[in-house]
Amino acid sequence: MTEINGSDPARTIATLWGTRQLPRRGPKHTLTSEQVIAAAVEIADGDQDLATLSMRRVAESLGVGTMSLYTYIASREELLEAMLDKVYGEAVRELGEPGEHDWVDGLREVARVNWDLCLRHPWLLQVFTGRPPLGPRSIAKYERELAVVDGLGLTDVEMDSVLTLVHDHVQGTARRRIEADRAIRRTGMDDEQWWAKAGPALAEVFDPERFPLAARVGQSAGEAHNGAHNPEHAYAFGLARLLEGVAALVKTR
Amino acid sequence: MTEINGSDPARTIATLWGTRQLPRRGPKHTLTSEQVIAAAVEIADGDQDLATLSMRRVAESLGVGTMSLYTYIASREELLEAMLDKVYGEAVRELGEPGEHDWVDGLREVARVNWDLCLRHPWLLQVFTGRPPLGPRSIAKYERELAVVDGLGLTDVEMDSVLTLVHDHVQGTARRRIEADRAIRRTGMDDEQWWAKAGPALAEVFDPERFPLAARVGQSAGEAHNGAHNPEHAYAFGLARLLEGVAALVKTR
DNA sequence: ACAAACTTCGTACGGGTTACGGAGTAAGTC
DNA sequence: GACTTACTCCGTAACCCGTACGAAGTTTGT
Repeated sequence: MTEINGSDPARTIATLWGTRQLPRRGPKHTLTSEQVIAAAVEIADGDQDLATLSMRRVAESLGVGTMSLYTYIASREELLEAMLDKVYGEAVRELGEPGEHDWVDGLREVARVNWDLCLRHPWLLQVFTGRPPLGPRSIAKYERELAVVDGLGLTDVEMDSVLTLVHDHVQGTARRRIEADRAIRRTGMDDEQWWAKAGPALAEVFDPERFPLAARVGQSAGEAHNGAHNPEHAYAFGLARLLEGVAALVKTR
Repeated sequence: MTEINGSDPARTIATLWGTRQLPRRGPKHTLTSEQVIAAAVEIADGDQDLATLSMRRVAESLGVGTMSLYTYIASREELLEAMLDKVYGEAVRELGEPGEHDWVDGLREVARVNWDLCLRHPWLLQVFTGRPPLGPRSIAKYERELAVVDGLGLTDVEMDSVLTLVHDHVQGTARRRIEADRAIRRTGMDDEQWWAKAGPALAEVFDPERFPLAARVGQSAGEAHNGAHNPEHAYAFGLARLLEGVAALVKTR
């Protein structure tokens, strides 16, 4: 009666909510799943990347054999989902109790908290979330965020859609910001050094007459912020537009 | 005088623009970089995933040894960037000549074309883009998209920001859509089967009184579209809001 | 004719996840 | 108190990955 696939939603849910009862028999456990998850988060935060988070390294940091981890966690994938849920707890705490602001400021706060969370744990956006995360803190976060758009006359589906819209914007801009940082670390070149190499090479093949707008706007954007794109600016600009769009909808109710 | 890091922007640009002159001496080449790139795209399209795209498989599909690929391409990373640029060509073709629509319909078209592109090549969103892609088709796409928001009285930086906003929205919703599909493939369970397992387990730990909004909205959203989230709906809803927000900005000019 | 430059590709290194099974340990049972 | 059973821990190994290195063979320039 083995699971065909490693992913057993019921087992994962039990792990996330802490209701998986550990076996009574056998040697004492030297660890808990919480310890494994915490160690993994620490490593991922340090690396700012998931790619280099291996089971071996997690085990080493805890002073156990690699395979011992699988006593506490079903698979690497389940571990990642648990890590996600753990750090979502930070967002829940930061958001605190609802009801102080109007909804616009509320959404601004939601955006800000999610942005900060992404930058604090850049690996977060690399976690595969093909299925909705059903951990306690993921749900608590959703609950708290829904409170911001409750009572505006929106339908349930619209409430969900508005939050999705804000999340996508934050994640999109945060992703750009994070990947830019990663590019610097991985290549060992900052933007200036990189352009010093890419610029001349591009100049040899790029014809400004064929791409007049790209040439002009690319240059302007590059000068305004230093670097090709400025994610912080994209974040603020986009959020402003987006809130105006939502306001227009709310006004019709 | 070796490159410290595998990534040499100048070499990559030459590969992308086809200006890298192949050596005259030595045996005849059995391949071209275009062939390697095309083979890789074909495999990635088939898998709908980058994770399983290995150099070995690309080589096998071309009937050559793995290491022979490195004659035509500097690294896997450069290959990915070239693949990106190749499929961006499709978007350029689909967008055609500018100037038929007003800017709102223009942006709608930009969004639609990018959405279609993402769904046709789901691996696209997995390509690391820490640095701006500087291939000929990437730039052509940017040029064509800029034309949509040119002449509205926006500053250069604003024009760029508006496009970024649209792109982020499309990519965010497309990503959700793609990851949902991948979840089905990877677990071998469709949403219904998955909920049949997750639902009861969640019911055991989830207290609707603690999370009233999440319970209500989650159910409504799940019933409205079937499945927890409906990316198509999120796409259309978000785009509508976002265009209204941009319209408000344009009106001030 | 010969040297130089080049392509091809087998091998190997260091990395990854995780299946399997043996050894040791603690709880339940009689 | 002894035995069975269920469990943890973890070494080993199977099977992936990207790519550095260098030997062998091929073509060009001189």
